[in-house]
Amino acid sequence: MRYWLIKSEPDVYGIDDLARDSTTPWTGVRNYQARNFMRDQMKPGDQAFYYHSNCETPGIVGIAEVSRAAYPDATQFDPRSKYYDDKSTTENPRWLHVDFRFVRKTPLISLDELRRHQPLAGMRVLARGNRLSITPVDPDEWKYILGLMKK
DNA sequence: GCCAACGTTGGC
DNA sequence: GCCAACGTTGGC
Repeated sequence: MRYWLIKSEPDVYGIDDLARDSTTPWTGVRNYQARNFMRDQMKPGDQAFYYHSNCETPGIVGIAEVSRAAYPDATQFDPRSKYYDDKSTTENPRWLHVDFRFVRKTPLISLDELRRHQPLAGMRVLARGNRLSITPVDPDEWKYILGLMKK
């Protein structure tokens, strides 16, 4: 089982939206690295920190888990979708995604706070200029952050 | 709203 | 296959 961090803008689809919907298809990912993580590594049961980006206080706000392994993203075939990709075909779909299930909300662990902890210094999401919307989290980092949430 | 950092595109 | 131009991300 693996651990992840997934970013989402609360104005677009935040943790409360996931809590309301219970599960959601993680569509619209148009970055090859992020797609490859979903396609090649994510398995049902994998756990993910839910991270709010592009907002007043960016940071981790909850936990989700993979509820379905990767399958083709329907939005790439819809000409009216902003995620439409005219180079993708149903025979050979370019974009895949998993489904996520809501697990729970957590106390906010802000980006600022994450940066303050030496054991988390290697986290991909903290790397300078990082823009990847899906990044792996080490088990040790996962445990450490869970510990921060209990304080 | 600014802008640095980064990924992608496309001309050559 | 290089790389300049462009578009997007996301913290601030």
